[in-house]
Amino acid sequence: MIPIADALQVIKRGCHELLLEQELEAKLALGRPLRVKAGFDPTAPDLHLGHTVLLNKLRQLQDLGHEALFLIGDFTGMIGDPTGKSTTRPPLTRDQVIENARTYEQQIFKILDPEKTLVMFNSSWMGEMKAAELIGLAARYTVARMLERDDFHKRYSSGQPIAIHEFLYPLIQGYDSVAMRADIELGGTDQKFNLLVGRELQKQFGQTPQVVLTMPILEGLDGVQKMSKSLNNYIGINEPPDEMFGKLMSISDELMWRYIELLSSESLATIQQWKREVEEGRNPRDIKVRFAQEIVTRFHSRAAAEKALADFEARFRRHALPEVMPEVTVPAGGIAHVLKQAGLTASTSEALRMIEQGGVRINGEKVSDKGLALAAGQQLVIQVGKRRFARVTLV
RNA sequence: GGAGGGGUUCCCGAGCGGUCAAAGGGAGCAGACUGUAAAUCUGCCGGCUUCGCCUUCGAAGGUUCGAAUCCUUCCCCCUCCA
Repeated sequence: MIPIADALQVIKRGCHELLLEQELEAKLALGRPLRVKAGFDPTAPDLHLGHTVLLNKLRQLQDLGHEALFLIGDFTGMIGDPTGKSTTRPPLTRDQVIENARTYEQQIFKILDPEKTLVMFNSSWMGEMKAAELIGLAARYTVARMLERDDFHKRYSSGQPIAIHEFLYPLIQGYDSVAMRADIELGGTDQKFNLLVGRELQKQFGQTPQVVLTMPILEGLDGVQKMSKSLNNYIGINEPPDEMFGKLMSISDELMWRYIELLSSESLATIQQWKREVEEGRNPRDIKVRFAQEIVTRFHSRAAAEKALADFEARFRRHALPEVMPEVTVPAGGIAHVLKQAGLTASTSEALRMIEQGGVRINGEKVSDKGLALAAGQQLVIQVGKRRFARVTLV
């Protein structure tokens, strides 16, 4: 076992808040592997870099000898979405949940140590709970305290609806900690409230409350909103190397530092050094390339990262065509229809607009004729904008 | 249960009988610029068999030559009172 002070330092790196540090020290002093809980939604098995901020921390804890309890919130997921924003999700079936869990496992073990990971489902205890018990659980927390949660508070005071079941979410999440006997729970900063409910409930159930460790939320590619699949500003960990590399390169210079801070495993000293160099005139692009390669290497391989860089330079610096592009076969006809059929534009109207704006190229030649007819029997490379390409066979 | 306010295109939000595919902003997309970007500027931003036509303003009916705008019923949301 490494000294407590050193362990603490590892645990605290990059974290947003640790509640309470003394309690963590006491737990570490027990000398046994701690049970570290982290909960995930069962509906979104497409993990992205935002999730990895948390997973990396879990991994670090595993490396310190602790046990990761990877909780899939299948019960909570079956009820619906607490943010109330999106349209109510259709309830997941048992099979879907199991399927999603499998997809999770495929992805998380790119980061986590399978030997020290326990995958759990909260339906295994929540599914058994009787209505009376649930009401009993609800009795342990008050509406006023619920309204302390920032988003509830805002929605309530600005006249947005809050359904009763949304109040049950923090309670159930908190109860999960009781059922799992969690020593530590990890979550994003937006989870702080829920994590604290867990502490409260554990106390009421006679357990030592869990230590709460919150990690910063990674912004998406837009640099403003949090990275999420539904906002389509994410980089998925299963994305092909070129895609991943390109997306990382497209973030702004300012946002780049945030990503490096939260995702890179370079030492803090090195990162400071880079910042200094950029201030002194080094092209931030160089740093970004290096960082993007680190990430691609992590999820793919060194070779893939090299190749992604080479392709990227060819494509954007020298405006060459990408080596791989979708191949489609569509009926011959007017250019606008071909674009739509090939999936390069969402509608023929959009296709016409793109042509008007000079965004369409065939074999590198800009198309200016909206009525251009494409004859059958040829294969063309069609490009829309900078990013959309397809090798189109006309029949 | 009662009283009032409200539901507009991806989001916010104007419009309140014709000039409305619907102001403005955001997001998104294209072009220019660049270091790939960001910022900035320009344009686009419902669909189609695209110089014209079709479908949209919570839903369904109705009035009218003509409705997002008026009327009826219904659904949903919010606030206050009980």
